[in-house]
Amino acid sequence: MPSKIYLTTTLPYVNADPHLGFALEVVEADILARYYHLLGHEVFFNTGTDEHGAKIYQAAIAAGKKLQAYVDEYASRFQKLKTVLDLSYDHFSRTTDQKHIATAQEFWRRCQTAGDIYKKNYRVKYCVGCELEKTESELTNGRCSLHPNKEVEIRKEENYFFRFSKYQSQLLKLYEERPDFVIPASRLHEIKTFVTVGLQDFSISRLTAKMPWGISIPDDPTHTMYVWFDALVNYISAIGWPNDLKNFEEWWPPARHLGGGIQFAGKDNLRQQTAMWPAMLMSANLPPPKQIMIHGFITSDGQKMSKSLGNVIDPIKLVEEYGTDAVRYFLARHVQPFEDTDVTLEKFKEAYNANLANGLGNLVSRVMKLASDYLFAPVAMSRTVLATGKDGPLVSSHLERYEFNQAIDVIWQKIGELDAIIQRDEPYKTVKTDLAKGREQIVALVHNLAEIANWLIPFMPATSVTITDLIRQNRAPTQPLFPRKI
RNA sequence: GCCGAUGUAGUUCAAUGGUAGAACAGGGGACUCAUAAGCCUCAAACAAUGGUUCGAUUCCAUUCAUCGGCACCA
Repeated sequence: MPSKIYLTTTLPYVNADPHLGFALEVVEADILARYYHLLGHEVFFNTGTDEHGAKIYQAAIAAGKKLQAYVDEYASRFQKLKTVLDLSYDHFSRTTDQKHIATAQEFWRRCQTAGDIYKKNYRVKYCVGCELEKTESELTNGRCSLHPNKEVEIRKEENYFFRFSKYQSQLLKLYEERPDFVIPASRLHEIKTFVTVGLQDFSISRLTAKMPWGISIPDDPTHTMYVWFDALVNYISAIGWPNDLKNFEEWWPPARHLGGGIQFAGKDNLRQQTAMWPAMLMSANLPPPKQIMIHGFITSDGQKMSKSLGNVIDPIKLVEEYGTDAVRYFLARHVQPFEDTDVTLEKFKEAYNANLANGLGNLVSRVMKLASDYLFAPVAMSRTVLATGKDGPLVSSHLERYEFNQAIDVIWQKIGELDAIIQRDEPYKTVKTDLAKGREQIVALVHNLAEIANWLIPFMPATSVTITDLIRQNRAPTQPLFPRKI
């Protein structure tokens, strides 16, 4: 039965170019969006950019650029991913949009009305050497690592706080009632433990005098909304809250229907996505998300990618060299959905040659060469839903559990089987002794290839179309689909 | 330090209380429709110790190793 499915990624912070980790998240969400769409569901897929906050403010000033111009430029780099990665999202949220700003302020008012926002002195750790505030995790032995000879000062500042602690038992109840609220289960366990231990209210504003780049607090221009509070609200502003409640409730139905959207996020976002945000929604008297998929990180040569280490893999450059579908393929199949995965250019090339050039690409060439040489007319095919054949349901069940790698494994197993069948039946010999029988064998191969093309729709949409077109025109590719890389 | 996880062939993964499966990489072979691709075949692994058991890679404990989280970092 068709229904409405809302998917959203996190909004990446625009203080750097898009990195491979975000490409992973958005491609995973896209695969699922395309999959559900294929099944006949109505899908709304949201992504966007998070454009407020101190780091962006400082980076823009350092670059000598106007704030809005600076974020516009970065936002456009992220928007390019739509073409680069062939994304099917329906909405691109920018947290500097007027609509989003108004929504964040309205959300703040709701929490305030609920009595969950209050002012409190906040103690800031400040390194005089850097002239910057420091977080606990930035300090080593209580001192700034850059200025270990200087004492870290404690400065007090009045901020607004959100009454996170009030929602401890409600959150625990939510986790208890919905064991699939967070995927994978180990992450649910992690957040459950965190919440059980006890929650501290968190600050949700900064002094405008120090940090003017953000959304103003309603009725108090001396404070700016802390980026967290602002950015998370985009998940519901994208689907119409609060101005178009009818639309909103269609995509984010009341709690009795098991909640709203499906959110994708990295493991660094666990707390914000699975505890803080649901608590904020509870405060505003809105249902929690339906499900949150927490993916791992992509490392390179065993380490976090960083510019200083020189091990950054740029998804855009990767696409330039290998093509969109090759990158989508790699992210779907060779990255563990829930754990960290080490990715190097060598591994990428290895997977590309073994599975796309020698595997899928070569299979298309050999089957379609036989077909175009020995068949009079194209083999009829329809772009049926992928839940056909005995393996279709297998692909589906893996996908619905976010096991992208296992879903796509099923397709590659089929590719291997077809290669083996060609070797076994030798249709290229059969046609010379028994043309009718040889043609039958070739028609069967084309049917199987068509099935593979159908399964590829969510993962490699353009490749799927290419194969389908070749079948419909009964011709072999003039250029290899995936040229082998030396 | 606390909490959590992981440790299986060169590499990346899988399964299982009773002869450890696969893929990629590597060796060998027969073929030719195909992108020097494909097919067949060979070699190759349960971190260590102890316990429970008729029997453990699988359960338990300890050790070692690796990784992640530990609050305002978006």
